[in-house]
Formats: sequence, structure tokens, C-alpha cells
Amino acid sequence: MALSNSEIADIFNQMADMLEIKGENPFKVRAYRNAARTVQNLGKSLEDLVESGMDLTKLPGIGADLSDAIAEILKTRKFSKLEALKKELPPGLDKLLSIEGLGPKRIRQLYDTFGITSLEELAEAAKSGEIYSLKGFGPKLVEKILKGIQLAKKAGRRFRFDVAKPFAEELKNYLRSFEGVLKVEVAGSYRRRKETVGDLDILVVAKNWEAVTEWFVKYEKIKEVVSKGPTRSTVILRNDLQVDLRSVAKESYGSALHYFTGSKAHNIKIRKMAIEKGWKINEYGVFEKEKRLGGSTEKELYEMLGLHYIEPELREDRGEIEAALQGNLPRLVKLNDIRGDLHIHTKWTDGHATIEQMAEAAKKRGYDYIAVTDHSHHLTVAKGLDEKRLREQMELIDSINEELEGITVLKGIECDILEDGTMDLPDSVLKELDLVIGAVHYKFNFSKQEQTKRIVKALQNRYLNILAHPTGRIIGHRNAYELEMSEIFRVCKNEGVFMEINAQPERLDLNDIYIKAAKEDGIKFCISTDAHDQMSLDFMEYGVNQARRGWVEKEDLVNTKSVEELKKVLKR
DNA sequence: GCCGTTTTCGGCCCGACTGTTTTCAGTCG
Repeated sequence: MALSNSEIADIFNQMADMLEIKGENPFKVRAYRNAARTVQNLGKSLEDLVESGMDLTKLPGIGADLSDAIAEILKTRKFSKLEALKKELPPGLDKLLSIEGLGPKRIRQLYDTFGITSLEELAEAAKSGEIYSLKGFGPKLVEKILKGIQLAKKAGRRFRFDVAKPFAEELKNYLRSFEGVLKVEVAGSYRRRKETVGDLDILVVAKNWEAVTEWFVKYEKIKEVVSKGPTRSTVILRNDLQVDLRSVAKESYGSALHYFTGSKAHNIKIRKMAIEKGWKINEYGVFEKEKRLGGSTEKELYEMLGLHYIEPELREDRGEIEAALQGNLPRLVKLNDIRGDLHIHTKWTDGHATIEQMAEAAKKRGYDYIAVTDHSHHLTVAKGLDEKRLREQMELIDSINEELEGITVLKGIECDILEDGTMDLPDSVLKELDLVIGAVHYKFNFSKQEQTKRIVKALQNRYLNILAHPTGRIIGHRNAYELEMSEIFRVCKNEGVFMEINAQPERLDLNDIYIKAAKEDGIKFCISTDAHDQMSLDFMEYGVNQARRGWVEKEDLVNTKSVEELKKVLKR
């Protein structure tokens, strides 16, 4: 079987690392990184695109050479240029790039002089002191490298958004409490609401910058101050989360916020547009030569370039700049557009609250409806419902609805999709429910073909309304199972099945890239919390974040509809 | 290696901080 998009992106990134260490043209290096990003963000498998005869050079950052490279990699699972480079330079060298303070130049120096190719050899050279004979290697740098080697063992760690959030909010309040601080905003991938963040980028506007920096580094949860300058400082918190603080003057706030929000790819494109107009954009504003033209707000910055305002969640260079030019930006869904939660568990299976308690909690959040969707009996660990217990629950819900005011409880099930693609409960009971969610809870390791066939068969069941957590991934723990996503999208569209955007912060499944691709294929979605208790209803926020990153508008969702409209679209 | 309402060649985002230097290279975001 051919390689997946992310495996191909890995090859291009490896290629970029190796070329960088070799000292190749930095723009060639960038070209490989850009191509890797394009491939990673695609949402459709390159294998399918190539098979359908698409001209890959139509993709941004892919030219004739890289198009051939992709064809070669798909065919042979290898890239001959990378293999050739590995013969020239040992493949372990790219691992050294993860060490803070070590870039391509120094790694090359270490390799050429001492033949260092691994963390172990590097540590040895540093400890023995021979490393000092190299130009530019002083005691501070060596200390940093030694520390970096320790850290490398747990490197690459990113924090889930929901894990980072309390730290971000607390730091924001801490900084706001300092006298003279006018504005504080957490920028970076946090502001773009990415599912994971590598660090927190905090921007402040204050009367006295220096004093704010001093106040910042005194924050009690700081383990280490990495750097400290007048406008920029970096610290590590006790949980290893890195926080960068940057301060700017009030008139630069918009440009600085834009710059520090990113993404990098988005910023580069914006700056290029400015260059075409003979201007320069940096974190202080928009300039013509030395003259400052503007940039005190993000809106102003965009308008100067002839663009509509672009929401932070869209700033990934996935077409948002082109859409902003044409005035075609999506009107992104907002949390208060959501009128109900369609995936909820109760004490009947593995939930912790009663149906009434969940309904009351949902009503407090302003919802018009919820769907009770407990597990079906195949999921024995969750005390899944068989037909008999499900019918009892349906009767109970009828009577609860008679009592309840201001909220409707819909009768549903999260029905297991069995390994042959049949449903875990008979059609005779499924058809009596208001909605049926289909979910895969076992046999994650099927081949791509088997898994796709299994789910396609389930989607063709005329009573299935929603495909739950469609790829099964758990962030940082379990990869998505192998699926022909474009085939799944096609069948969902044909059969009128909605795709769930599961709002559990460790799931967020579908992810942003697939959401956007599915939307382009005409799929409708629901954002659901999969709540097992009242508090978890608040996960809706994370689902909305992910949906917004996938360009979802209110009209793309079914749980923004009134209960009457919803019931209509649930009839297949 | 990519890309083109100035270009098929000659560009490719921009600045801060550190450490080791005597004016700046390397790294980072």
C-alpha cells in the first residue's frame, strides 16, 4: 500500500533537515518545508488524487520536481534524493536539530570535526570539553546543549488546548493585575484555537515595558527563565510549558497581535502582499520606507491590503487570504448558534447523571434540545443497552418530555458498527428512534479497505443519521484508523448521513483539515460533546473551535436548527 | 525548488536575543 500524506510530508521535512545541514540553498530548504505543509494540510489522500489523474503542480508549493517526487514516493515508498543524501550525511544528524541552541551550521561543525551523529556522542564531546575547541562554542552554549540533550528525550511535546487553557487564563489575569498594563492577549496557536499548542505567546501593551517583564518572570509557576530582553522574554513553567512574553507600544498592538498570532505561513503570505505594494510589514506596523502608514488594529492591517478581516482560526494559509480578497470568507459558527447537543450518555450506560439531570444542565446552557444516545449492548464494558432496555428508556423519555418545560429530549442511541458493517441493534428498533449515531469502538486495526468497507456498509443503513468520531483518533494516544476518507465523504453525502465533530478535547474528531475537505464535498455536520456528565456539556466550546478551524458556518450544522427543522432533516 | 497584472531569471518575511565576539553569526519564532 502507498504511503499516507503525513508520511510523505515527513519525507519532505527530513529532506529539508538534511539539505539544511548540508548547507544547501535555504530557499530550496524552504520549498521542501512548504511542500510538506501543503501535503499535510490536504485533507484528501495524495494517492487518490494521483489515481484520479490530478495535476499535482496545481497545488501550492508543488512544482514539476516535487510532483515527480510524490509520484516516485507513492510508487516506491522511497525518495531517491533523500536516500542519496543519507549516503552523504548520516541520517541521525537531523535528530540533533531538536536540541535548543543547535542549528544546521553548528551540527555540521560538530560532524565535520568530531564525526558526531547522535545525542550520546554529542553529550560525550560536551562533557570531555573537546567541544570548546570549536569556534563559537563557549561555556554557556555547552551548558545549554547539555540541558537540551536531557530535554530531547521528552521533546516534541505539545499541550492539548484544554490543558493549556487554565495556564493561559491564569497568566493573563496575573499580567492584567500589574499596574500600567493596558492590554493582554494570548496570541499564537492558542488564539488560532489549534487542538494542541507548543507554547503560549502572550502579548502585552503597558506603560512601562521593563517593569512588566520583571513582574512576568516573578510568576510563581515559573521553573526557569530562558531569556529576558526589553521587548521579549521566554520562560518555562513547572509543567514544561514554554511561555513567550512580548511587549509593544499601543500603536503597534494590531500589527504585533497579527504577527504573534500567525500562522507563520499566513504571515509570510501577508508580508509578500505588502512587498508587492512597496510596503513592509513587521510587528510594529505597516511601513513605506521609514514612514509608518498604519497597523494599530488587525482590521486596519487587513484593509490596507484590500482584505476583509480574517478570523484567527482561519489563519493557516489554507485559502483564507484568497477568500478574503474575493470577499468569500465563511461566516464562522459561534458557540451561541448551537441549540442542542446530540450525543449524550446517562447512567443507563456509562454516564454519571440521569436523563433529567442532563436535560436540566443543557437547559441552563440555553439549549432547546438534547439527544440521549447511550451505548448499544455490544459495548459490554459500558453496560450497553439491548433492545429491551432501550425500549424501556424510550418510554421513560416520553414521560420525561411530558414533565419537562423549555427543552426537548430526543430518543437516540450510539449504536456500535459491528466488524461486518452491520448495526448492533435491529432496524425494527432503530426506526423508532429520533436519531441513530453509528460508532466504531473495536477492530481499529483493520486494513484501509476493510475499515472503509465496514463503515460504508453502516452508512448505507437507512436509519443511521450521524457517524460518531469518524476517525477514532485520541490525541497523543491513538492514531486515526486507516480510512479512504474521500469515499466516506462521498457515501455520507449520497446517503444524507451527518458527520460528527466530537468535542471531547482529546478526540476533536473530525479534525480541522478533514472538516474543511468534507465541507467542500457538501457534507453537513453536528458538533456533539459525547458528555458523560453535566460539566462535560461545556466541551461544546472545543468542538466549535475545531469547526471554525474547518471553515464551518451555522448553515453547515444540524444542531443549529430548531427542534422541528432538526426532526425533518433526521428523516432519511 | 517554487513562482510570475513588472519577471521564465532572480527573487524568496522580518526582527529579537544570546553568546561569543570586538562588529556579528547563529538560532529562534
